Amino acid sequence: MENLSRKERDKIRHKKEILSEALNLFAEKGFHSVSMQDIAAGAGFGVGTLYNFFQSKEQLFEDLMNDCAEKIYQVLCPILVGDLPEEAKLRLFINSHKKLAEDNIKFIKLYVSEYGTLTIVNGRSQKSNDIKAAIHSNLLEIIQTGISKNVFRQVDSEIVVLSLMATLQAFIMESSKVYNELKVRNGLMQIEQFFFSMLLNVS
Amino acid sequence: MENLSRKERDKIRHKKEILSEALNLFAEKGFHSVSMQDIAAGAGFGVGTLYNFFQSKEQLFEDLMNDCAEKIYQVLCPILVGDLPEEAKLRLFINSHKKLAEDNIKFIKLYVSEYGTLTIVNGRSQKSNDIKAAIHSNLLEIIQTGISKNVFRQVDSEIVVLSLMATLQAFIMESSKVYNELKVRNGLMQIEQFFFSMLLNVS
DNA sequence: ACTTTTACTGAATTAGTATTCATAATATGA
DNA sequence: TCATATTATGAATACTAATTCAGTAAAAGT
Repeated sequence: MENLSRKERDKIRHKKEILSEALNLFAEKGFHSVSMQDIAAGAGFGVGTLYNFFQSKEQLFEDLMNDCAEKIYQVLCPILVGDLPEEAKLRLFINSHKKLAEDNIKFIKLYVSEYGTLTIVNGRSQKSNDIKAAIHSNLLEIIQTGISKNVFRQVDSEIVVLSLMATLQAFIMESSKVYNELKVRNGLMQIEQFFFSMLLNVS
Repeated sequence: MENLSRKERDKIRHKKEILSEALNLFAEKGFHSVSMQDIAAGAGFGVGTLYNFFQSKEQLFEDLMNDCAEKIYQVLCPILVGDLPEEAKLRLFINSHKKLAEDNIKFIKLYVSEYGTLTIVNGRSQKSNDIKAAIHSNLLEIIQTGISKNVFRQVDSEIVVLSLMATLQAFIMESSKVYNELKVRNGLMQIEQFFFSMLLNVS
């Protein structure tokens, strides 16, 4: 990172500026209502410059999605693959969505508005799809392990994972309309409580 | 209905044919990847004809959404406003999604792909938004009444409704990829069981 | 039969915007 | 300082697709 020339660092910064402006505009208006002219003007570059960084508008969009998906992955995956007990992992997973909601509202808006849902694998961006699939399969394994260890009840793990992901997504979408820290923390607590009341074995 | 001239009935049929083809194409490719030419060709009319029925492509799309939303409303709302006990209403509501999945896969695909989610009020079509809001508020009331009657536990009703709607939506989306009657019935049963294990007071 | 009305048609118009590319500005290193 | 390389520019181009409209066809009325 530090052994790059000023020029190279500038280039990276410029690319980031363009992506950042693109995210703002796409999240606000959607892919098709934002022109390359809009992005260029917003970022303070000429249109031609965008094409020095991205092959096409489509490519720019995909790079943006990959970027954002990567950030989300960095938050969620370490939790799921760590070696905490299943119950703790799941609680942490749910509550880490507070950080996601804070940092990635724009991306989440964009993602859901362009792709429909975070729970289904069907987007344009390969990386996003991979990440969703990874989270899905990690969650599934956690639930199944929990069941086999008798920490969790005998539930249909597929449905639980589907429901949890869908609920968190809908909640974050809802929160992203008007962000309110207290409400988010509280809502996630309710979601946690709610899922565990269903999952936990009465001991 | 029956006291219309042949011509009038033809016109209505033609409109339906156009909407039906539009639904097929939009569901498959999304709004922006389908041209009026495509729809016209698919329905066997000239492009100009579409403009005798619809003011614009945007208007055609909205009419289509309203149409479909109305159908869904006709399935779900009678259940929620009937005078069954809360528990029965909720069980019926969940399981009636089987019929929805069967009849409206294309619409649901389209709707979710264009609007992001069924749980959030934010679409282009006023009617769809009204319907979602109506379902949401009916569900909310059912849960709250159930709680006050001590049939349901003290839960956060907002979160339960959010989660239920999100779960059902995600499940139907998932099912719409490859429809399988048994899987749908089974999944809905799991969802029912899952939500009631959380909701019902141990009596 | 013929006049009028209604419905359909699709080539032509129009509008918007993604992309290109010749040129200008700037940075680098000799 | 100057030659070279890199990066930025935005008017011009090319393309896509929504919309129009003058003309055709069919049906209804007389």
